[in-house]
Amino acid sequence: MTLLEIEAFLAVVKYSNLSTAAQNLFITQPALTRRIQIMEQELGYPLFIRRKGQREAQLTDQGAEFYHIAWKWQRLWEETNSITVNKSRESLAIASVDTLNHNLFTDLFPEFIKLGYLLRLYNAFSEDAYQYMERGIYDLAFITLQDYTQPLPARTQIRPAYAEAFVVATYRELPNENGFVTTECLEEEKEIYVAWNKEFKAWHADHFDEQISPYVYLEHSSLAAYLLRDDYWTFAPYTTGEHFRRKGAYIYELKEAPPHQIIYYLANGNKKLAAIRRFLDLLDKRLGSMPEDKVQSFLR
Amino acid sequence: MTLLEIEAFLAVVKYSNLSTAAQNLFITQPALTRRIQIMEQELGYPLFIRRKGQREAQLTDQGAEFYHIAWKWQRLWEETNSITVNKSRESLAIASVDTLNHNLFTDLFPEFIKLGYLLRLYNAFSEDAYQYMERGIYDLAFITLQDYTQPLPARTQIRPAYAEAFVVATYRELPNENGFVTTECLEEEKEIYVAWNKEFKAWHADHFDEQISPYVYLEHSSLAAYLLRDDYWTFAPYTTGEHFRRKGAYIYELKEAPPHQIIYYLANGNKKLAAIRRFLDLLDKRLGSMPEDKVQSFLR
DNA sequence: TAAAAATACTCCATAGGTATTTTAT
DNA sequence: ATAAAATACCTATGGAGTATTTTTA
Repeated sequence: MTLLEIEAFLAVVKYSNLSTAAQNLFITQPALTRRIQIMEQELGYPLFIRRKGQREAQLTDQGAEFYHIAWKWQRLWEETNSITVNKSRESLAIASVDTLNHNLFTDLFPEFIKLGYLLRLYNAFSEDAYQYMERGIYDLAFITLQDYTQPLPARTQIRPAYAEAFVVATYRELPNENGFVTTECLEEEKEIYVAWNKEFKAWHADHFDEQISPYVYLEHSSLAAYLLRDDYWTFAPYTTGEHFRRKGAYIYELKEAPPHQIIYYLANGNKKLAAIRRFLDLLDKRLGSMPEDKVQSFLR
Repeated sequence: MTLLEIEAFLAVVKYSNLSTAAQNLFITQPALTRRIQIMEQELGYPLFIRRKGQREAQLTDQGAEFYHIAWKWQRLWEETNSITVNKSRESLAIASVDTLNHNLFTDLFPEFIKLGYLLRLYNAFSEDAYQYMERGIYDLAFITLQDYTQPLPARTQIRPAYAEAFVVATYRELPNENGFVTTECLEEEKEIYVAWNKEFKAWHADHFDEQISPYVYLEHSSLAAYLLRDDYWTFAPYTTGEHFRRKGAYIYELKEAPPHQIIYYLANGNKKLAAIRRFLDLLDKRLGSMPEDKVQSFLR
């Protein structure tokens, strides 16, 4: 399937007629006939009902289905041509555990631009990040450690980036003492449970009744922001909690809190060293501006 | 961009090496080199950093961006190959105003299958339906008339299909008398306003205070189902209301109700006459089983 | 009889193969 | 010295053009 073929197909649909479609494509009628014939061969089904002498070419059922696909091809072409990475700036492709971490990184965007770099942010789950790093698709990735062990990559290095405390986030005010709540006043049926990492999972199993199930169980945190409303509540790492707070949520601390979450970073030892160092320095500075009991940076 | 090129690119990413990638693609190394060179020419930017003698080909920034596009190409290819319209059954492609009407039509699915036909349902807004009908992408379309006038199509015929009353739908019980409510007990700030058709819009302007704005204003009804919850309420045509009722909503009638909504259908006069007639007969039968004061069919 | 699609045939551009060269490790 | 990418050159195929035929409205 080529762009020329897709355009040919759409033109024939538009004019219901090979000859006029050919004129508008600036090719001859026999050439268009062949293009369509070849497409039909490749696809394995007829696209148009047409015959010598017949005034109008009619879409077949399969052709009508293919019409919707043809539009997708055109849109993908446009997207393909829209890639023009700014060549004047060196760019850094960063993958993070999930959408929520992006809040922290997008804050660094303007400062990073000032240094003459470009930031490209992607989503990737921890389990995918390794091989993507190895293949050079990302320059830097931020991950958490999950249950399953992963084969250690050849060139990619893994190092701790920062640790952060867990807080409780909800849009309803809770009975609290100087911002502290106890696990007793957290209704388990109203919890948005996110499996943040293996330590969190173990802590949660210890401190909550496993008989009562949470409102929803999420393997990844990306949906939590959409589900958190009314009197539902969730545990969230401090930086994520700050994001909820900006949108009007209440943030509480716990006396007997879950163990801090450690975020690790993956970097390729011999690519874009300067840019990676500069980004990590910026991140370190930003983390340093946060309360010490909530966030500790390991990046210095 | 061809499938061969996309596969070539992904293989080189995978093996970080043209020679081994070429082996796995069952082509020679010079052939692969040329493929990549041509891709780079077409795209206008380099995909890999590679040189004579260098052991590993490295993705460029643009190449890393293109990687994500390449996956989309592959998925689209899979989708393209998955089209295999059942050739043993004649199929009917039906477009309806919006997702909600599909509830009515999907009910007819099993019966239509029994008659030996296949149903393909699409979404299309009234304004698009005409030209799609003309081009044979749909065999039948159900629309409402909106404000704007549309050029009358050459071969496509437009006829009234059925009329249906409006009801009030909400997930909270309202003070009512035998299922009837008055406009006074409908809080306007809690309305999910849908611009169903021009008559509805005029009626709504007459019966509600234009100073108070509804909770949300929708040009099309597709989102109404997601927004309707808690103590929000909406006007909905009877068949749509029935759908809400099945999901636990309360349905009320109005003494001074909006004018019935008329659904029209578009059909091409000389294509699939028998199948269209059979579908309309089934629809007519189904509409006939509904309360006469709520739904009138014009299909007999 | 007019107009539309298919067919026949020719030509050239392009993609792939083999053999060879160049270069980094 | 080895292995990897690029280059040179040849060949075959496929896509486009012109001229012509067939068929329907």
